Amino acid sequence: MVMNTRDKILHCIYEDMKLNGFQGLRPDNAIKKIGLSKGAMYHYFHDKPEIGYLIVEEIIQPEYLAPFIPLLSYEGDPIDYIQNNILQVLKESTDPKTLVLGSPVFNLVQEMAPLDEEFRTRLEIILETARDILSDGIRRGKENGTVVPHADPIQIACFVQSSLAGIYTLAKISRDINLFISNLEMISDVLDGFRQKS
Amino acid sequence: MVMNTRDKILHCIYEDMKLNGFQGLRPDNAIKKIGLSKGAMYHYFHDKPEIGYLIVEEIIQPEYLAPFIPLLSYEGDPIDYIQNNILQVLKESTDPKTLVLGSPVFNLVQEMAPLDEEFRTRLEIILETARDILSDGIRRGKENGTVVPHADPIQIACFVQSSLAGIYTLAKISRDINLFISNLEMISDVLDGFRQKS
DNA sequence: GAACTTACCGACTAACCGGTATGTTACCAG
DNA sequence: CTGGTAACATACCGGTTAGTCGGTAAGTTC
Repeated sequence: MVMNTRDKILHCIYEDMKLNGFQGLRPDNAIKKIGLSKGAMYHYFHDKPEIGYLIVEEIIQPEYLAPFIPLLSYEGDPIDYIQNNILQVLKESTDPKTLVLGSPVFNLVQEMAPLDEEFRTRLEIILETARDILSDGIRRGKENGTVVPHADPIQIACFVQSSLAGIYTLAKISRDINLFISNLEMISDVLDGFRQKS
Repeated sequence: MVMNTRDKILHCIYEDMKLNGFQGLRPDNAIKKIGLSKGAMYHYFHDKPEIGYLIVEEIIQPEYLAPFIPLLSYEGDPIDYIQNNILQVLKESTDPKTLVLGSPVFNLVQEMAPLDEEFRTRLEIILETARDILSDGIRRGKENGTVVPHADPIQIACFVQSSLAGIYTLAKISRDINLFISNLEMISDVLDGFRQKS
């Protein structure tokens, strides 16, 4: 991937942010790693918060939403999709190292939502979008008969999202990948309960 | 509650920590509010990390574990206990203001677990204890016939804890108390699925 | 090739923060 | 009354950090 200097700086600082959070992030220190100086950074960006907002919009948002997007046009059983393309993928792609770092979205929510309204609204949009995609998927599942009629799409969407958030939190502390997997399976089991028996 | 200066300092800094996290905490600034100075603080404590560890041990741990302890000697249906004495109490005691601040335990986990091993182990003990109490309760529920035999106590305990963690994370961003309540009810519903029909 | 712009460097500054050193006061023991 | 100590206050220090600013080299335009 060829990248201009601006985007290189953004991605480089994003990497630092994944490790240290936003407040712990030292932009100057981070961009040294790609052979650029503070001057370059302040040439492209106004200040530190602006960099944070842009990272959320340009990097974190598309990255987080990517696995949800295909559900928008998915015709089959939404529970299948969630289990196979979200939970299962998460399970397979997660190694102990990324586990302790958690999810960039939820980390930022945790750190910045109460402190900075600009961060909060941007992160809220991301999570709201994901929830909308999930609940809309469940709703269509009810329509095409793959999901039981009494299922509440919004509640299920919230459940999935909140469970994922919780799993990341616990993974940070227990560092036990089995606990992580067991929790993912529990979500899967709960979702099975909303399948329409044919 | 009458308190000596040492404990006053600890509680005062704890309040600041709830707002700003540990890294964002400014001890000097915090204790000004109770009319004490930096000198007093360093008279009672060695450094900032030590204060953090002591807050975890002396304030956060008992506060977080309090609702779980009675389950240790609870003879009835553990699912009843969890629903009525943990989830329900949480639901009733939570106002929008405390909602955005989240749970002190999970906040600290999120912020400090990857950065400071001393914090991590102390927080791990707290969450492990709560999980043990929960899973032991479920196990006894299986024994006395209130919980279905196929229930996995540890998995259910993890599920409850991780769900609670997730709920707090989402509450931080959506600030919608209804989403919080709906999520609590979802946990309740899932737990209902493990009741032994009599 | 002159005028101008873009991209970047790196020294510097002002503020802040954790921690220390040096008091000062109040009380208590002998 | 005196020496000692616990309980603080306050001035200060060293390091760090976000952000500024003057400069420069390499294009770009006309």
